[in-house]
Amino acid sequence: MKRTSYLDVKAVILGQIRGGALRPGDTVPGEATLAGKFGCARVTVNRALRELAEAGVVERRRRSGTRVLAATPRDAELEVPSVRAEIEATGATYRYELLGRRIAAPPADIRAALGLGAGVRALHLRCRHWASDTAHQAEDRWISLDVVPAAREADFAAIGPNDWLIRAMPLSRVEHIFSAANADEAEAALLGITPGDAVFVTERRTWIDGRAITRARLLHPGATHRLVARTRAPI
Amino acid sequence: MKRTSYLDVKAVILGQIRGGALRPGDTVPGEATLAGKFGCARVTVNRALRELAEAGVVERRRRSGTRVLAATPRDAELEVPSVRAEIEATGATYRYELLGRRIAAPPADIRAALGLGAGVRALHLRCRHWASDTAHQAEDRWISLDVVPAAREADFAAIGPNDWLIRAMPLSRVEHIFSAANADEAEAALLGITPGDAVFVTERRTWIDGRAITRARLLHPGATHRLVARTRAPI
DNA sequence: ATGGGTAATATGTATGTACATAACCCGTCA
DNA sequence: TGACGGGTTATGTACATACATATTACCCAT
Repeated sequence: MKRTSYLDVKAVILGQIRGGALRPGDTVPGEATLAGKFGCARVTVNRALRELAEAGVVERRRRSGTRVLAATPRDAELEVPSVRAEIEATGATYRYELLGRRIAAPPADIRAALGLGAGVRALHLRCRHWASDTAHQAEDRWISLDVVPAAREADFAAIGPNDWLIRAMPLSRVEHIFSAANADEAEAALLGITPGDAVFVTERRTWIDGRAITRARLLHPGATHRLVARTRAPI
Repeated sequence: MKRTSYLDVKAVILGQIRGGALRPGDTVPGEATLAGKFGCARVTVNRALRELAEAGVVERRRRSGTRVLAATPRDAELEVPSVRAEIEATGATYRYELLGRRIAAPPADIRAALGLGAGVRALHLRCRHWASDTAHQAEDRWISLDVVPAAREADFAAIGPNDWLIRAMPLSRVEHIFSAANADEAEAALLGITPGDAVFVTERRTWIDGRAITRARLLHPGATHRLVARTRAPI
């Protein structure tokens, strides 16, 4: 006699939701009831429902029970590949170029983004990433030397700031903001496109333990760049 | 005597990774060992490590054990708000407009995207979404009538196709592809911008049970549109 | 009626035990 | 040499039980 897995329970409940037997707003039977129906332990049902809740399919509240949520595919998973991986995945050769390095007082918007006081200096890097011999990304980055003093000594001609930071700072929180813009003269020159051409803009901020590490503005030629996100599978 | 929670275990392991005691590539002690150290049951450690694996912090393999992954913030969570929610969040008034509706044989790229055979007809909708009196999104959508025959009868003048589909088809899989482009004449007219202005493009495909339901191309004026993604917090 | 205290209830989690399963090790046999 | 097959080991999961906790319902006193 095969024992019922939490996956079985999950699949049945999901099937009932997909099939219309359980509609958004409906209350799913209690754990004890389901355990009886499936002939399994309550903990097994608990895990099934807990995972459905994590996937955003149902909502659970103590004492009230479990309810089916509206089918809003509101959360998608976004793969954020490193530039290098993204380029090498296409078969092109990755090359990195440091265009500028200075320590200076950042402008107000950067100060705000990094939570720096007035007059505090930070590391400013400008780089370019090549896919074979076409420019793939122009990078304009500020790094807070308060949080990452080691960045002052790092050799950013040899290694890209993103790769360096990943190695230096484990497990941080990241925010990405994506938008579209028209390239200005300087940006077009960097990317080898015509001024006015559409560029795909990524603004990325990174924190560790609540302290902002870095803020990068990444430009990609709009004609080629694609960003893909998918909903997490509920099962 | 408080019993040790799986959250305690999770927090300690995470702390060791953040603090550098456990570095990427290192092997985390086995469940049994940790259970001994923490004075708790192995199942408790199991849940802690399982959730760290789901968060992408560690990698687990039978027989080999648990290893710390490189701190690649490769997965971010993307909130995909409905157009209406997105607009109303800014305080603007949402208005929806149906510009065109026809049933026709879709072009080859749409046929491929929806997995339709040659000659199969589908529903083609063109719509516009307003934030107060500025155009916020132009929508060009194809819906497979094979998969959603009810769409033939739906009144898309009264309700937007996305809202209608969410109500009609629960729990589907969604793919988003984002890019930047220059608006052509027609697109600029729809969005009330100048031809050549950057637009933020979302291409969205939706499936149910592996069958493609719909494919939409959504255009937003690049000057204003922002898309935000954040990494999931590991704890 | 009303506010507050209390019991009832569904979910949340810890434990000890048992068995399942994947993957690697290593010895055997062709 | 190499294919095959058991033994070993760490993770994966099921179960019965017990207790924890949030939240609602209800009752009682004012």
